[in-house]
Amino acid sequence: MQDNNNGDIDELLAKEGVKRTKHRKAILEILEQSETALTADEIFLLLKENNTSIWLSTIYRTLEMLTEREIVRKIMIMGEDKARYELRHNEHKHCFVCVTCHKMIPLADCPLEGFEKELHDKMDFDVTGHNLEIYGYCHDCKLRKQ
Amino acid sequence: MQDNNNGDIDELLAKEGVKRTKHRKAILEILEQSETALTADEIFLLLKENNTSIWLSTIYRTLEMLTEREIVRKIMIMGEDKARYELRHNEHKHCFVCVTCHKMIPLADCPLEGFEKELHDKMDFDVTGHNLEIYGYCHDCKLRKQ
DNA sequence: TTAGTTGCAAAAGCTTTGCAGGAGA
DNA sequence: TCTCCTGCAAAGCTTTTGCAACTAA
Repeated sequence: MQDNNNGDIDELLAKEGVKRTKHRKAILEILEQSETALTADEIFLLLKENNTSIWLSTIYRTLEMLTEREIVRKIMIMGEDKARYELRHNEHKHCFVCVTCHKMIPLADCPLEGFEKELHDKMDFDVTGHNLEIYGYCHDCKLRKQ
Repeated sequence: MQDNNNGDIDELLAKEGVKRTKHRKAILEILEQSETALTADEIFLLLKENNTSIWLSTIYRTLEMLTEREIVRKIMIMGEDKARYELRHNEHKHCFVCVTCHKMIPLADCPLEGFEKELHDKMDFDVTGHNLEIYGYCHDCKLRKQ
């Protein structure tokens, strides 16, 4: 854990005008360090590993607050029955989900910028975002399948 | 209801080797007639209006069966806590969802064909599908907002 | 006849809510 | 101090499951 992150997180919470509690910092740190979007339960287990005592309801309330403030993005993955949450970093990302092993692989580009502009011009929609998730067989599962 | 649809639905179920029950036909007809993806509950209410007596569990079981056979697509919409189902017609479609009035507007094109081919070539993924949903303010809500 | 479906009830699992006590500003 | 958060318990909702009765083939 770098002081850097802690500082950023403190600033972020202060800027939002909410209290800087240890739970909120812990949740944001977990999200900061994660490569992929996490479920509330996964965050719960990771915090437990860190010997942080917390309740799921607190995690849900925190994630809801962060989602409303657009600090976190809530997504749903094909075939899963629970929500995942990820930090809305500066960079905009999507992922590939393997239908067999459920691995989530981050993708480099977002192919939608031009398309959104087109929608704005042609349909007069004020686009604020999108959900995109590509699924199929990853390299490994593709080999195993054959 | 055209005989046409009934015939198609009968053929479809026969081809899949499942029993052609009145409930399955009714659910497929509802989906056929719907412009947008429906929740299990919405299907339930529509069937009730048609004086069809059915249980939600039957609807879920039918939708699951149809999803597995790739006749139906299961999607999740931003900010909703339940699944929606739509017929996988010949044409592949996406929709725009208004964050204010929750109207779902079908879009003409899918901007992802080239991107998926690229993923296949560069990352060696065997892409089988994707979820895409664009959200923002629709024309009407955009005016109201200003 | 018999295998596949459905009615019905109950449970499962994720998420939300209420309230009192506790911690940040 | 006072407002905002969290612990804890319980409920809410969608979805799944089990089993007996039923029905299409």
